Amino acid sequence: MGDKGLTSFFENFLASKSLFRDKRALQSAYVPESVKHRDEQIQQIAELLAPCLRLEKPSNLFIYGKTGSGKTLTAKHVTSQIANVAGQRELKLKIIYINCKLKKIAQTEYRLVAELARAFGRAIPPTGLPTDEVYKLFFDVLDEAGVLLVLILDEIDQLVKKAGDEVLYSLTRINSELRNSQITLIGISNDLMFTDELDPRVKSSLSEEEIVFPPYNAMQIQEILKERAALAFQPDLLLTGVIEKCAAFAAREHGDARRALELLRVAGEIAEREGEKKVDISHLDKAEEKIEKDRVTDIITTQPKQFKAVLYAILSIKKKHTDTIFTGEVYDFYRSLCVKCSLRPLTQRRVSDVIGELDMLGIINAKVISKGRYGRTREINVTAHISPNIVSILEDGLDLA
DNA sequence: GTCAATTCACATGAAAGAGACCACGGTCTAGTG
DNA sequence: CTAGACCGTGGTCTCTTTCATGTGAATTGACGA
Repeated sequence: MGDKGLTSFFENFLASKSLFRDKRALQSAYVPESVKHRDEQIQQIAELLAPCLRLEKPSNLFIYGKTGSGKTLTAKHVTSQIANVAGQRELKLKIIYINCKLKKIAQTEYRLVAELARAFGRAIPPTGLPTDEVYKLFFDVLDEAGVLLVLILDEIDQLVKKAGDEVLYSLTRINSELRNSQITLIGISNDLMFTDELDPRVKSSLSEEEIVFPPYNAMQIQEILKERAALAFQPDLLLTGVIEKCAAFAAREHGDARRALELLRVAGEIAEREGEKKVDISHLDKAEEKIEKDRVTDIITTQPKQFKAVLYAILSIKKKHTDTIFTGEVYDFYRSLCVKCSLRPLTQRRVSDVIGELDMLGIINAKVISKGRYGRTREINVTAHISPNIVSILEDGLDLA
């Protein structure tokens, strides 16, 4: 495509009307005016948090529910309403939302507390200070501010997994040491078994109240999709059946509304790129494929070299034969691979963990099995759809020809 | 044939080290009046 | 005299190694019928 062609391409692009009216309505960060099908939960949360408008400390709250069941959305919705009311009355109420999944912000005790202190306008260096020093700094600003703090920790299981539960213990205990301020914790988790692994002291104080979010059913997802689609797309451009199918996809995956919305958005983008005027079911199929492919590619490109090597070993073995793959075989292949691309080989212990992490990422499926007399190992299967494209990414990353 | 003991090939845990990054306080150095 | 460069110390964080312990069922071998 020459310069001229490119220019006309851009002009065409501008001339053609976008299928979207407001794409943001389909993005996961979007908070709609009203939250559908969550009236009961909204009511419960509102009742629990209402005391904070009288500056009385509400109970700590724990929210469970599968991904895409509207936990975060509902929590944000209710708290922002409260913040509005509090704002009008000029109440000393502060609400902080932190997503513990974000690596840079809150995957360690230090960073979480530092982030909190930052929210009160105290600059904390990213590293270098002793942790208790940071706690002290945070105490001081918080107490000085004299506010009622509602702290929402989203995906709190991630935090505990990485940093242990002392953080939560410290946070729940802070209250007894503060004079002018108080903290209420709201933990959000999609792991239902999460609290079982907690220190009993933390468990009892954190889950003073619990709310469970059931997954959406197909009808509810349909309604949500319809509402958002009306905002996001130009009128009348979704063919019948698109929303229904989209909802059906998502309902199959434990009612994940976020996924349904993403599916719809990507389908729209694909249709737009293909120059179609309408979105039909074929776009949905393509969208599903694209999302999966992007996810895998994204994960793989961002993993460190050793992960790539291990994954490459697994894929190579799989290509060689179709029998089930075991850890030992992977490790042997991995060692020889390391020699080839002059990589310092890791110990088997570490590779075992790497395999476990790849499993967590959903790229492979590694089940621990016992082969009786012949030991215990992981049975490894490749679950993700691996395109040749991905293999070449791996080869590039490992400097293999 | 039955049942407990054995055994394998790792899984899983805990602790500790290496190396990168950073803040802080003290010391040194060069520039200034 | 002072601002800035430089250094050592002590801290976090991530990835990794080392050492230790755990584990589930096929296999083995003793035992009794």
